[in-house]
Amino acid sequence: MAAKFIDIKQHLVAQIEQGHWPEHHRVPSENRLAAQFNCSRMTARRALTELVEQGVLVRSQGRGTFVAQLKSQGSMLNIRNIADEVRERGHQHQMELLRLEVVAANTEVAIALGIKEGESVGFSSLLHFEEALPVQLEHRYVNLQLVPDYLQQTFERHTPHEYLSQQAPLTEAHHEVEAIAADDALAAQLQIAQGAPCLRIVRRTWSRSGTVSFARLTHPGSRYRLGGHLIMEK
Amino acid sequence: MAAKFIDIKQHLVAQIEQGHWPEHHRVPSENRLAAQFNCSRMTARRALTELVEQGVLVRSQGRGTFVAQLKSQGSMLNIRNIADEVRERGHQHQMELLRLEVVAANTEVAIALGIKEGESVGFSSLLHFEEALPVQLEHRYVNLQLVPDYLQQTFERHTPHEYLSQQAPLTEAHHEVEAIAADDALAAQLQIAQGAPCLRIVRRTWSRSGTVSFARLTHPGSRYRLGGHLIMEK
DNA sequence: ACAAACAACTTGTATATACAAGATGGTAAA
DNA sequence: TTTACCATCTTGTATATACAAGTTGTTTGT
Repeated sequence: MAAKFIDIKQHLVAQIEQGHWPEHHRVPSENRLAAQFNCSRMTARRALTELVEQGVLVRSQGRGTFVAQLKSQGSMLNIRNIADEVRERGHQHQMELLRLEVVAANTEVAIALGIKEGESVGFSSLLHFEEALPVQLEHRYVNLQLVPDYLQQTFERHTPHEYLSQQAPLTEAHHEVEAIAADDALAAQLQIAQGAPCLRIVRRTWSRSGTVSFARLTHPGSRYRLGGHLIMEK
Repeated sequence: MAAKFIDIKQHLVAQIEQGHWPEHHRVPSENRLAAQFNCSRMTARRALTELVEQGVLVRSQGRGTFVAQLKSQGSMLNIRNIADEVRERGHQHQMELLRLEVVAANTEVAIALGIKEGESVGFSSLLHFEEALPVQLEHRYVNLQLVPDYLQQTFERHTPHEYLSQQAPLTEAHHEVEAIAADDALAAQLQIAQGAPCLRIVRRTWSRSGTVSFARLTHPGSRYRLGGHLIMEK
């Protein structure tokens, strides 16, 4: 036998799905539901609370509980660790460490990392290979106050992303994706033609203690498709 | 003054963040927490339950409650309706309907929509403008069995995406993003140079009854950045 | 040595109750 | 008419209690 609060949830969802309760419709109060289902208010409350967490209902103190708007847009796309991605395709992943040094933060980096311009930040530049072909050029700026040992890493076994995830658990990230044309340097490194389209992902990651790193991940457009992942809710 | 269950949550999170409790560490039971914080078991329980929902803890009946594994990757990027996006920037959004007709599904479209090759599908082609500049060329194939009136629309006020969302509430979507070079036709329509990099999003959307539509959304790389949205959880 | 039973602990569900706090509408006073 | 107050409804927080049900280790009986 299912728990009582589940019965109530199902009843509420049924009303919405069958169209009896449109968006913004006011649903019965906790006390009404308790009377209706012959249960205590706390049990009715649990049903409502869980549906609020699921985004089915919205509620506000003093006013009542209402059917939520259908979440229409707001789709999500999965962005992954390139090494995992390559390995998941059954291919070999390799990295080549190009640079690993201290640099002074320019304006863009300073803003992204939330530090002062000119301060020291860790910089790494890596080329990721899928089998023998370059698939990603990774330029990364790291907040050395939060990750002081970043420059002592070798990045032979683990990617910077893997190392950082381990050091300072990431709590949030921000991505932007753009299409750019390869300039001379980029074309040479990615082994593509000058002017060829590239997919660039700009990623900022936070941990609880602050902004950890700021990375530019550049992929040859011809060899890389981003993401493809599911969305919305059930 | 903060609520009591919040104090308990903060205390628990603090232990984890400060490294006192590693992954899989067993946290105090509901009764122990209740004694420790001089509150009822249900209040301690609420703190634990909410942290379970947030993925900070895991618990199992009879055994106890434990610190969860850190959720490492799995970041998400927001993909939006272009019209909303433009309006949100405070700019004017306009559309130009280029084509709206029945076509026979080729192999790619048939697979994407889950129908037979050669079957009739709705096809629309629209150009979206931000102020006076093209920002998106939308090519869309629609499953006419699910949305029979698609071709009777005018798409003057509402975008195809808005119309479809209204007709058949979307339950899921799948996206892929790639960088491509503009060919002659694309360059002309988007008013960019031939060979210029473009960001292309391939989107499939489902409703409960099946695959609704398959769209190719192509943006000039110079005028468009995708998404930029937050991730993981707080 | 083995298995069954049990005790002790855990989380899960449910009830009854109390008061706090936000929202709303009506009523009475200015 | 406008303002102030109040009753009443809502959700939010908290407590005390009870029993169900899963897990684990110990004890007991064979």
